[in-house]
Amino acid sequence: MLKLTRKVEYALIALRYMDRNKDRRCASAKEISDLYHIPLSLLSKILQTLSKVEIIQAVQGAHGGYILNINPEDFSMTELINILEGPLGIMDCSIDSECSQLDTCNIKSPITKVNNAIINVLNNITLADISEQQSTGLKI
Amino acid sequence: MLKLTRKVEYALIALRYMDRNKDRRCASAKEISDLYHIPLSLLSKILQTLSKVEIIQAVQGAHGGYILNINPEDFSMTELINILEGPLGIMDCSIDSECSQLDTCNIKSPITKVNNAIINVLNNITLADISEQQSTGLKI
DNA sequence: CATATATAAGACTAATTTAGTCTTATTAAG
DNA sequence: CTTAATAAGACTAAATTAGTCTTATATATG
Repeated sequence: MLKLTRKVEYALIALRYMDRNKDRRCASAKEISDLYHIPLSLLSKILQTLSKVEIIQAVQGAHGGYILNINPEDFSMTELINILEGPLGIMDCSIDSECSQLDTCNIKSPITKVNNAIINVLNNITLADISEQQSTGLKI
Repeated sequence: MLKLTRKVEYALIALRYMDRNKDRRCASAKEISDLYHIPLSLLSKILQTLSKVEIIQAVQGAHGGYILNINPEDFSMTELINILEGPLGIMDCSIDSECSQLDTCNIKSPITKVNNAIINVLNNITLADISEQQSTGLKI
């Protein structure tokens, strides 16, 4: 519970890699998949999604790959999550108002505040923050 | 993703109800289950768990039920989540260090900071906060 | 132009987690 | 003794997440 999905995790790993390698022409899905042990098909689909909304730019054909197309400082975790998983809500009623509780629920309003607080945290974390920091056992 | 489980949701509903009714002797699982349309067996198990760690106190036999056994101001969302779901981590590596990435992961350290920020939000939300606020369509 | 290496797209399956049910035992009030 | 509660745990169902497989298209390079 309250877990990020692998999709988001893999996207962060790939985006960080691209950011750190922006001097090079482009980074292929295969290259990232090999380096970080991510299933290629899965990573491909994630990168295709990011490419469709122009977070990264695809370069087709041999020697192709992807190039970062946003400023890391301006791209928040919330945006990434929205692109890959849809709107962020800690309970169903935080997103749509469908709820088996009908109108008996006694916690909707406080839960909404918790949800907003979490979204606020994620709004304030950008790809630059993810990219910047040193990780233990770092390869790139 | 990043969702609270029903267990936590039902626990909050029940705890809020008990808090708002602490003048009465005790509240039974059946009563809460009926009022909020929560499956009885499921709610029972949740309340048993909370009773084992003495967040609530069980009163057995006919006319039995549960009584709140903590000060709502001192009981945080983090504690509740820990009791019902175990330690809170937005990625597996936020909890234990088991990770298919081995030592190639490039985002562990920043993700840990995100995790801490979220835990911090939940630390600062107590049952009193949940209980206090008015909900729309409120019954009790 | 043939080949190798990329992305694009989507159907499909497997694995895991979450939600809910069912059964049996125990406790205490009336 | 009967009724209404909690206690405990095995079991099943549903939903979500993760991953695979297949086919098509694009392009650099020899």
